[in-house]
Amino acid sequence: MRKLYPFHLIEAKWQKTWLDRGAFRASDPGEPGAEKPKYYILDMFPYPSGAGLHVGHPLGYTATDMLARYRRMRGFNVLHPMGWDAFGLPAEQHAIDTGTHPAQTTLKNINTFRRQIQMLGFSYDWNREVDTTDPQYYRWTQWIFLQLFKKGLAYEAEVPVWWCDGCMAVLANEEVRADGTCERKGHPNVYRRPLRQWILKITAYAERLLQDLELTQWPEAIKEQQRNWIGRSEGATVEFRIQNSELRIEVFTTRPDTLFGATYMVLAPEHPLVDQLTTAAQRKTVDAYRTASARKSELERTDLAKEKTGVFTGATAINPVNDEKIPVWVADYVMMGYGTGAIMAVPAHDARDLEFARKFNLPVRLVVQPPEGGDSEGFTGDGTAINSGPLDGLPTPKAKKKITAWLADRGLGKAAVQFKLRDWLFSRQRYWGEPIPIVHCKKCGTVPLPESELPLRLPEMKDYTPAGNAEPPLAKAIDWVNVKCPACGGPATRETNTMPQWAGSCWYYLRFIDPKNDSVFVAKPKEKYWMPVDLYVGGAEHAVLHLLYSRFWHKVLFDLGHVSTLEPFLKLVNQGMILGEDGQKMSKARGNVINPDDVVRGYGADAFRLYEMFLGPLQATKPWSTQGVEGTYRFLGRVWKLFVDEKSFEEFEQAATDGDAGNAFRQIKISGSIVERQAAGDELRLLHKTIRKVTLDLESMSFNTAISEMMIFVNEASKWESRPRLVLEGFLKLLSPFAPHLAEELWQRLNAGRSSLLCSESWPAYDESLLIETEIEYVVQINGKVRARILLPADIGQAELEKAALASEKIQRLLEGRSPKKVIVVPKRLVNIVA
RNA sequence: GCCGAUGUGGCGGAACGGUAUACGCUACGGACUUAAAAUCCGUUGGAGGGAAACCUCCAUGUGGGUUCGACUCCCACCAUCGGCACCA
Repeated sequence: MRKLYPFHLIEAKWQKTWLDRGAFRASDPGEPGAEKPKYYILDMFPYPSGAGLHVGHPLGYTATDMLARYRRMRGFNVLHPMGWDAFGLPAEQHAIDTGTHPAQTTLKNINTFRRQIQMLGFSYDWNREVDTTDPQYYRWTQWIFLQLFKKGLAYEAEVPVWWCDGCMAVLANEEVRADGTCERKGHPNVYRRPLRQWILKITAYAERLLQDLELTQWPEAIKEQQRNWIGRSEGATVEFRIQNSELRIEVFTTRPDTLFGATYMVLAPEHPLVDQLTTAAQRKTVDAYRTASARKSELERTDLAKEKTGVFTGATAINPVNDEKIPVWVADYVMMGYGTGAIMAVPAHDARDLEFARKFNLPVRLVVQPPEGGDSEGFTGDGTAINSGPLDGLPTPKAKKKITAWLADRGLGKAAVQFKLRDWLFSRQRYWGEPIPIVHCKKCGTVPLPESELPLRLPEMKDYTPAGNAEPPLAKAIDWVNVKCPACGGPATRETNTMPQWAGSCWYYLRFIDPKNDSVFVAKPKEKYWMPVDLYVGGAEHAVLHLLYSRFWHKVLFDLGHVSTLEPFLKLVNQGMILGEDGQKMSKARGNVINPDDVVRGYGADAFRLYEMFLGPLQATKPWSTQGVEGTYRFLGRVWKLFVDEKSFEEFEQAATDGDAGNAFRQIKISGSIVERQAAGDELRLLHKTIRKVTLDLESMSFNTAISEMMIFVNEASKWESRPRLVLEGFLKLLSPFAPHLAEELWQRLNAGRSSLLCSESWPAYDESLLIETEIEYVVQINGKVRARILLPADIGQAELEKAALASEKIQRLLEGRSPKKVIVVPKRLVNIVA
């Protein structure tokens, strides 16, 4: 197929030139260029999968590249790096299947990704590339782990963890889907089993992770998701005595004001007190129930459609507010993992308790009067306390306060805050992850590796299969496992768990600042200069986990004095998804995957970039259309035609088919229609209108409308018989962030011999005074409906405008002599006649 | 169930409370061509009227409201998508 312009030659040429000339190197403090204001613009770095890039990946990368190029032209010192989040299961799975070392697979995949990303002309500073699997990188991941450990934020515990039969590995809570399958591969058999695990105390930061969301400029939706995940609730803990026993049951409730309505209690099946409370008569029933629920998958336990189950323990508790005797039940609708694992049940004002009470015929006592009358039973909102002794008549918030104070005075309870957020299960029984730098010694216990021994490298292995008894593969590397205890020198063993994939991505944005430093993970002056990340762009699928984990690490590093900002990412934008042409999610199975290589081969990187952004708002999910790419490609073809002498281009094409492309390419001439002359008023107005729109749209990340405005410019300018050089030059600057290769090529040709790069030119300013039109088409409405359009001078006075509108022939006819009740005049726009 | 987002032509989408449908795609017509492709020019929300320039009415998920004027603001509802889900 004939190419509209020789993008293949142009793109290769400029990619090489930019790289050779270090056009996108960010200047560190002390270097020339660092006196400029800094701007740190970051993409979520990819996991380099074997499948290579698909068109969804570059969506965010294209947006950030356009902004990075724009910021540079605006005089910023821009840090725009790229790297690889390269630990992960697929490479390890591949190793198990084929014996290929995961590092080899990873290297190969990284090379593919890098090539594909580079062919799109992104302005990354490749000197700063990082790879989380590089020992020089994970050395510092391990170092940060040691800081967490020393601060008491990393601990070991024997905990029931999610075990996936398919992955032969433990999963984090967050990796188990609600339907009980694993998030990674969709394996069905995920169940709990107790195992020794490393856990990070993220809950210690729950409050700050919640509060400091206020410091960020993130989409409200993402903040809300994090808030929900952290799940802070205020309430009280209350202690219930057990009749004829010294035992106490502590519950957490957000509604202490309903204490008078508590008609029974429920313990989670795993609650430690169940054994001691259960009476001899009930023991058999209770034990059977507990065994049954232990076998249940979370899916079965949390299935809302399912009927509530439970059994009576035989024990009786005493309600501290009225000494009433209430039965204690065991039921699996109460979770051991939240609050105290025990509740007071107030069936009148809690849907779950009500359902349970109805099923087991437990009493329901109304203690809250809804504000607007209505059904009291099942009412869960705020109202007025009734049947509650001293609380009667108090509105819910006051009743909560009063009863909480009352309980606190008597030592029966106190105000409390609970979070849904759980501690972070940090170990994995896998090979391809960062080794946890810990040694287990019989004498000294858990001993951190001295920092001088980092990185603790992964041992070479032949067999990557997990032992299957939950022993990680590293346990098989006997020589590696057996070490001397760093503390006492006695025999000891290394930790064989590795870190989860999240670890490396928790802090990579800091390493980009100082990627080659081998004495510290990031030098303080550099960190202070570059942080925070000004703009972070990535997929919404990381709304909670990655963003929460890295915020957590960042805060720990802040507390230890290693970083200077409370939050890592100032502004966050989530790019949408690109669907296949059929409107379905792209997947191999559906066969609707678009490969960027094919698109670039057919239309060039510039058309690809432009199309990705022209498709619609960055945040939206939208379907791919190859015909749409042709649209932006044609646009670039028109730009080429605007600048280039057609005859010499045809000669080039002829020569290219004869095999002398290189020389003929150089012979392509600039169009004779481009002349050195003063621009006329309407030419200047068009240029400045375009500058204005493109500038404002880049600021608001409205790439699609910026591109549409440039299309309007080209459509107009193509009609000009002679084209003032300066106007076209101004346009090239605007085009530069969007279609950088073509713009750079035309820039060079427009001023033959010029050696400066367009991408380091300064962004053009627009002059408002040039935008003023002399004449405006005013709209005349009658009762809000457009009835006429009249052309009038732009500087017409309001009174004159009104007069002209009323005088217009058509309006006169439509008014039929009625006199207007009111006339609204909007300067420069319209006149609305109310008749 | 709860939280969040989104509903505008055949399609992707534009529109500070002020000319709805910019820009692009598709489709159709024309030019160029032996022909096709590519390219260029024109038409393209719907309905009706007119020989024509044009004119009239209806349309931004549905129903109300505020306003001289609503895609935009308010209330209720419907649909689709995403997230969470017995969190006491």
